[in-house]
Amino acid sequence: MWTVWLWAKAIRLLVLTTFKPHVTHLYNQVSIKPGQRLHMVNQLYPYIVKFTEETSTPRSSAERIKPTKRPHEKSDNPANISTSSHTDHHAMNSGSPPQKKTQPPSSDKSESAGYWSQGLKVSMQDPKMQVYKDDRVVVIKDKYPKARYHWLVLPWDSISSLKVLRSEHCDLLKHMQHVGDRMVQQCPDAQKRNFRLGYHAIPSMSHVHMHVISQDFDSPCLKNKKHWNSFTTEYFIESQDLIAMLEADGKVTVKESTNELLKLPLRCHICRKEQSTIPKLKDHLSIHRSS
DNA sequence: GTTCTAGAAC
DNA sequence: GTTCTAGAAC
Repeated sequence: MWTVWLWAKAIRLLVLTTFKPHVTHLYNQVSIKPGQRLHMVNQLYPYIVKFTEETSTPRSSAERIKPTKRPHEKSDNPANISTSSHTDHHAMNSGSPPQKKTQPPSSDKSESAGYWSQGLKVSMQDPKMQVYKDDRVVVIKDKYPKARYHWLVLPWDSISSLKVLRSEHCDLLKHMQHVGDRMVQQCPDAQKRNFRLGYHAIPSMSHVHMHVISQDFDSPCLKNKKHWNSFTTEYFIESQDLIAMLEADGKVTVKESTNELLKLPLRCHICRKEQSTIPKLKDHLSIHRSS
């Protein structure tokens, strides 16, 4: 027997206006047996659907419901119960804007924290996301491109991070770079556009991935200092440098101060002129594009 | 990785 | 008043 929890904003409104605002009422519970189908027919509101397998000793309501709160929501106000819907950041079509999707929230906090960081593993397996694949690697469009052209090259092999890379991975990394170069070559305006191929020193997303990114940085998804500095400081490790490091040392080492690079002042990657804000930086970049 | 928003900066 | 960022939550 499986238990399904449905959570919708509509229910919250009903609860807050009709009942005592107790979190238990935020959920509709449906029990289904193996083989039964669950049809979601109300598409008016974002739902969170949670599946739990029933055990012989069902947990109490208090145990199974753990309300979460957003930074702006005060825990001492019973009306401030989270209604945020979850977004699957990476399981999507590469060409269309992100859409709200249902996502099973975990009952375990440590498990749910970082769920998003596994998004690439989902995206790389999605045929709609794949723009190239062979027996060793797959290429997908970055879901939130930071430039006109921004692809990710990922190995099929599960390699969690740069930390686990060893000399034996060099061939694979060279192949990833080769595939990245081919992506650039097939780009219609590759001639007039600079590209860089490389890795974030401390990536947020799990599963090693190489960025192939045009250097125009002309994208609405580039929004903050962290975005900018992750591609324009030493936080971005060129593919060839990474391979050279691996061949020389047998492993990849990242300085302890690397995270500080993300806090550096905004500096144009072309003329090195410092800019005070992201909007001013973007205006400045447009000058380079037109010249 | 993104979203959201309080509060800093202007 | 508006713009923009930093940091927490996810």
